[in-house]
Amino acid sequence: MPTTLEELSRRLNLSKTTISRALDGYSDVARATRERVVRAARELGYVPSHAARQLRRQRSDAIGYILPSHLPGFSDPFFGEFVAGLCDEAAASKMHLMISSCPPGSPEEQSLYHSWVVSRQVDGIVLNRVRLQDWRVDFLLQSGLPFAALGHPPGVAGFPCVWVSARKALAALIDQLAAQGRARIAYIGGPPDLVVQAERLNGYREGLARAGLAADETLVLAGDQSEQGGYAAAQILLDLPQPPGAILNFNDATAQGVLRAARERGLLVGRDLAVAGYEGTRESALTDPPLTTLAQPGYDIARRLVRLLMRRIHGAAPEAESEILEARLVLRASTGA
Amino acid sequence: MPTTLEELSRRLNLSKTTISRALDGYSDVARATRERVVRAARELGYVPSHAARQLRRQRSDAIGYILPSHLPGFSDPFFGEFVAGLCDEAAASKMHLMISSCPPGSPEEQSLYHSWVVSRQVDGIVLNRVRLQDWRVDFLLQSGLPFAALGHPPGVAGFPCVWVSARKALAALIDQLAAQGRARIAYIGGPPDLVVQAERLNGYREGLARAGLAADETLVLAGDQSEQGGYAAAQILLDLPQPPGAILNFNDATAQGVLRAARERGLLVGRDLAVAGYEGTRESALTDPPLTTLAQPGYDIARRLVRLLMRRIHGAAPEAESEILEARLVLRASTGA
DNA sequence: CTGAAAGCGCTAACAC
DNA sequence: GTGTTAGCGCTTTCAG
Repeated sequence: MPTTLEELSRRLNLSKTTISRALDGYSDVARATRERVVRAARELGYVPSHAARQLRRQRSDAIGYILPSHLPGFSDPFFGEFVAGLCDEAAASKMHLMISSCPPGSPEEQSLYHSWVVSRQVDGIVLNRVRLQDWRVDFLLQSGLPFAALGHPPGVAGFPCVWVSARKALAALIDQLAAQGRARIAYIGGPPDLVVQAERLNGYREGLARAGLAADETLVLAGDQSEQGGYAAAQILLDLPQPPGAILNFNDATAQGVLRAARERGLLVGRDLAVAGYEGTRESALTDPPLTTLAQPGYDIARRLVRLLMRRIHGAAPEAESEILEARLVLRASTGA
Repeated sequence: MPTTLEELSRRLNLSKTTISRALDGYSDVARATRERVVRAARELGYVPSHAARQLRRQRSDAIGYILPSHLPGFSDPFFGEFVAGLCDEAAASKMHLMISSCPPGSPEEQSLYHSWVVSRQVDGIVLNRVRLQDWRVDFLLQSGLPFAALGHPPGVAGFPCVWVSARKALAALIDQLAAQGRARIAYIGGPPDLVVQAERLNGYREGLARAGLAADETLVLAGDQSEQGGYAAAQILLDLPQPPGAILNFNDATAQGVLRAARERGLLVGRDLAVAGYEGTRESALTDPPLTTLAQPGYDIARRLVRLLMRRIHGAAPEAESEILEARLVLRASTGA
């Protein structure tokens, strides 16, 4: 049985009140008393009951993150970095981190968010992969629970965001491909309901326009952020009467699928075909050939999200205070670097 | 403000007791009453307060995992898979998952485990990277909190384990390397305090003996499970007057460092030098050349650990009930497949 | 500076 | 079948 305040109180002949205040560092406790209390607490290994404290204070000192997992076993390499960042920053903020997983848009997702919110199991939530019509955002806004989101444009929203802009990097990449004489540049996107998918697609179109290249809608396909999806889409593109000279992708996994399709056809990637990914996970440096990618640092982003969230939890202004990062263009051999 | 039992009770003119029991599915509640209660609860979006329930029932319905992170930002690809497995299986068991991170062996680690245990914030803990002298094991055993461990030999211990044996796979690999005429086989290990490091090193030595190869202690080096550590150790090995013809490694990251060192020297891996990793993460298939590895499925292992832990939490016998898996030898070009 | 008392929201004995 | 009662362990007025 863990030591309770009650027990300390008997041992020290002090009221629970005094002990509680001594341990919480209130100033209205005699120096000597405080020291006595602190020592006894340490000796008995006293740690306040999380549940009791939570019940009384009506907060949990925990933040939550629900991983959108498309399949059980789904493990995006970005996720590892992201969670590591959440862990480290939560620990630095002396918060607990609760994690769960469920398929995006599923009924489980609804009940999970709902129960976390109304049972006040977490003081705030980190959201990522925000969708165009995302009930989670409406629900959280209306519930009043603090949250911070990755993959939602900052501004009007009323909640803090981290937003990674790919415009500049995409434009630079497309310019470079155009300079190599590649006029037909394809794009294999992600799930169409993701906000970032729309953003990246726009970046792609803008980049083409800026570079004076014609937009050809047959060169725009939807992937599913998996290697398999990239492979399947690449087959279609490479079977075209006029196949593209470059394929941009929603993420690195998709690009890996493209590499496989190209390899199977004996195409030399970097020369016959340029391929680029997005994310910049460790894997992107390992592919054959190494993958040009638009890097977005998952670990760092996660830490920023937690910091923004913490400010909100501690009552920061309701105006959204957001951070905008630029995706960093990493040129490697897959685009003929 | 979330709805409370009190409120439901007033609305329905029923006691809190009855409502509580109706919702928890006790049998001694009239059918009609139950339906009335359930409907009202749904309409008002009632969810029991986690804190209150936890305080009263003296359990948290949560399991914990503390990631041993050597550096902030540390992100092992194995970790992503592992956490995804913990998430999915915890969700399937209707448990919450609490995650934190801290450097192994640090004072923070002690206070973190201590506070989780005595404040009963979690009903059980998943442990990995068990060390030879691991105070966590002693502490948890003595505290009586259920836990399950990866990387500890099962048996006498008194707690459930998942243990991945590398003996057979290592022996098979060494036989094959020997058959290629590679007599000098090196091993770059992991942190010497890890139980699995000792196991893998033994497997290596046994494999050499079985294959009739001489053991040469100058060929055994310590890495630190990082790419950099592998690179540094490989430099030493390749500078030897009689450099090895094969280098086995503690994990895939270490092996990646070896590949880099070999590449820099113009060695053709697979022919001039055989290299093998351990873990079998996605990355191992992407290296140049693709890495022969001893695969240990992180996602699956994590799910097993949670299942073992759940049985223990639900009062399974104190005798350890463990699972032993075999690492699977995945032959790829880095050993000349 | 310290203590008494109330109560956070729930569950589990124990009556009726 | 249902209600009454008594806490779980803590923090927080409010008095002294």
